[in-house]
Formats: sequence, C-alpha cells, structure tokens
Amino acid sequence: MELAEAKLKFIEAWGKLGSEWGINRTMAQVHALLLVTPGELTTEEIMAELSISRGNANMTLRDLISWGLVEKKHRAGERKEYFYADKDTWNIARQVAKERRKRELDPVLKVLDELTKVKGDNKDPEYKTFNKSVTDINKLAKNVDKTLETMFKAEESWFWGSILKVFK
Amino acid sequence: MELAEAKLKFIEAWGKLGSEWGINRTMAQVHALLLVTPGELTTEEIMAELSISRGNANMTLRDLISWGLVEKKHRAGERKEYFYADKDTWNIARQVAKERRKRELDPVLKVLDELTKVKGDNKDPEYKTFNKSVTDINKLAKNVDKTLETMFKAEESWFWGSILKVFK
DNA sequence: ATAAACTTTCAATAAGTTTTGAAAGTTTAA
DNA sequence: TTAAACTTTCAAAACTTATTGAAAGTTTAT
Repeated sequence: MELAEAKLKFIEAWGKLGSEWGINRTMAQVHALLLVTPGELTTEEIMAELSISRGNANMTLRDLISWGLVEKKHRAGERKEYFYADKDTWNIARQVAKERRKRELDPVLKVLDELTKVKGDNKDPEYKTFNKSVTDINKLAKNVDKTLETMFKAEESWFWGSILKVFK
Repeated sequence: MELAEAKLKFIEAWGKLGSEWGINRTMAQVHALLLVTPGELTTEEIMAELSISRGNANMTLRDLISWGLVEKKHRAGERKEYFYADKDTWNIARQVAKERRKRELDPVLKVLDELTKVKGDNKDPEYKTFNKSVTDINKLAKNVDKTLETMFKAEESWFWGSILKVFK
C-alpha cells in the first residue's frame, strides 16, 4: 500500500471510530490528519486535504484546541496560523478521557448521588429495585472515576505495566 | 424527592449519557426503565411509560436483546410478551463493553494492523510520522483490548480489587 | 488611516438519524 | 379455517446535528 493511500485509510478509520463514540467525524479526521503530518498545517491546507469548508475547518480546529489536542503556532513575520497536534498517544488518550469525564461522567455522577439519597420503604419492590440499580451503578461509576483519576496522573509505562501485571 | 420523579430523572440521565456515547437515546431510556422496574413490562407498558410508538418500542427492544441486556419472557397461557432487564451492573458493563469491542474496536484494530505494515523510508519525515503515530495508537488499542479481555472473564470484586489495589 | 491578509461568525441548508403509524405478518385458540 | 391478539416492518415525516459560504471582524504593515 502507498503512503498516501494509507494516510487516507487512517483518517477514514479514525473518523468512523470517533463518530461511533460520539465525537464529530470531521473533528476526528482533522485530528488524524494532523497526527500523520510532520510539522504544521494551515487552515487552507486542512480545507484542501479533507475537502471541507473554511467555517467547518475553523470551528473544528477551535474544538480540537479546546480539547487540548491541537495547538496554534505562530511563525515570525507571517500572518497565517499554523496548527499542529501533540503526537504522544498517551497524552491524547488522557486528554480525551479527561474532557469526556468533565463533560459527561461528572454530571451523571452528580445525578446518581442525588438519586441514591431518595428515601423509601424497602418493603416496596418498586423502591427496592430502583434503589439497588441506582446504588450499584453509582458504585461502578465511582470506580471508573477513580481509575481515570489515577490514569491522569500516571506515566504510560507505569499504568500499563501495573494493569497488565495484575491481569496475567 | 418522590420515587416517580426520581425514576424519570434516572431515565433522562441515562438517555443523555447514552446519546453522548453513541447509543440511541431511546434505547438507553428503555433500558433504564427496565432497570428500575421489578419484574417484567409489556410493549404496551413501555410505550405508555415513555410515550413512544409501537414501532420504536419494538425495534428498541430487539436492539436491547441483541446487545444481551434484555430478555423476552413468556407467561404460560398468555399471548403477550414480557421484557425484563438483567439488573447486575457488572454484567451490563461487561456486555456493553463486549458488544462495542466487537462492533467498533475490532474493525479499527484490523485496519491499524494493516497500516503498521506499510513500508517506507525512515528518512522520509512523512513516512516516519505516519508510522510512529499508527504504531503507537496500535499499541495503545491492543492494551485496551487485553484489559477488556480480562474484564470479560473477571468477577467484579476481583477486577476492581486488583485495579484499585495497584492504584493506591 | 488604509487596505491587504487572514480569522471568525452564523443563518441557511444539507446530511444523517430517529420516530411514527399504518399495513403486513404471525401465532393461537376455538 | 377463521379471526382475534399480538408482533414486525418500513416508507415517510420529524427531529437533530453538521456543514457551507458569504459577510463581518481582526490584525498587521505601510
């Protein structure tokens, strides 16, 4: 397979995975493009490479920057802005996990905490079932939360070393 | 808070989380409804409770069954079909992880494996960057895959015990 | 101050996804 | 076999989300 073809396949696969996990397809594709690009790209280049509009490119790049995955670079004496992606996979994974926890897991944990406090009669099967499900899910979610917290602080090698050692 | 209100909040929160993670909102809501319901519900009851159409209820229930989260029950002498959800949170988490791995992670791993095999000149920055990114992501994805594999086989208490022990 | 070079915004539109509901299909009991 | 009770299907409609592109805004050099 040729390099150019391989790049396209990578961009496509990454875009598809993103969209299946609730991340805008274009955002994932722009990110993929920057990941396989040495150095930086301008908005124009990204627009051309992926055949997307100026508006779309601009908004997607802002999103990627707000997710902490991409940075703007400024070259002395030039007006254009250059974009480049952090290529460290472990940082990327951490960054994505961090953002999604903040945006999605945290609010759910708040609701679950509130719902575990709802009082009722344990003789009532309606209440009992509700309470058990909510409490169990809350516990699971909190464990996930703790593990993510550890992951944020950890070095990649230490993290996987620890996990894979335990699971052998 | 009242039980009825709490149930609605739970159904809403679960639906929202689902949609943010690429799971149809209605599917997550029906699942949530069954989770807080002792015993079984009929299609009619689910339609009424969530104000959804017969077609929607039917398709969503089939999906939930194909995900292994819900089962049909048959009561002797009755024509109606009853649906109930497995209430074991650990089973649910495993089941969801299993399905998503099969549907989404596996195909990406296949593409990544193929892309890591693309040959090129390591003096070429284009090739070098492509190869490094793809190889790194492939490694990470394989580690995730291994961890999921362990999770599928494990008991909940053992799994979290091991993870949380390591991370203390 | 001006104008060229570039970035950002956002209303309109397109694309994608979910939902409906009526019709077709199936099963069961008599 | 018939018909009532129930389930399934799927084309059309509603809804949601993503994208465009032209206009407005900003920055920089002169």
